[in-house]
Amino acid sequence: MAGSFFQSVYDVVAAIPYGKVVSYGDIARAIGYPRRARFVGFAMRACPDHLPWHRVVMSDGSIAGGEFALVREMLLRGENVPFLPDGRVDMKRCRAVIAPEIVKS
DNA sequence: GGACTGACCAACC
DNA sequence: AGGTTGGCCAGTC
Repeated sequence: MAGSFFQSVYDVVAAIPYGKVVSYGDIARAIGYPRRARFVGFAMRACPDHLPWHRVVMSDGSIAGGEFALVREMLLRGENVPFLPDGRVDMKRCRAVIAPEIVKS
């Protein structure tokens, strides 16, 4: 279903487990679009639903979203997500593995 | 209806 | 090792 690129993104984001995070590029690649990382963020900016968009960070662990970045960091800390002294998310330990069944063609 | 923009990422210099 | 550019597509003006 969901023939839209956005829909696939929402589906994956909504499936991110508690205490885990994924990067924009990871989602894009997981759904079969290696270069569409920009639109993954674009979909988040639209803030369509009550998705755990705070679990979506950059590939290096940095949090994007401008002013909302601080809010997202707090939410992640509230989910026991380990942070690095640099103020970035420790993706080394929190990188969620996206299952193929989550991505419904 | 056309053009610009945009929560990014990876490659290239 | 760090900075800049290209690329991609949907939404907004």
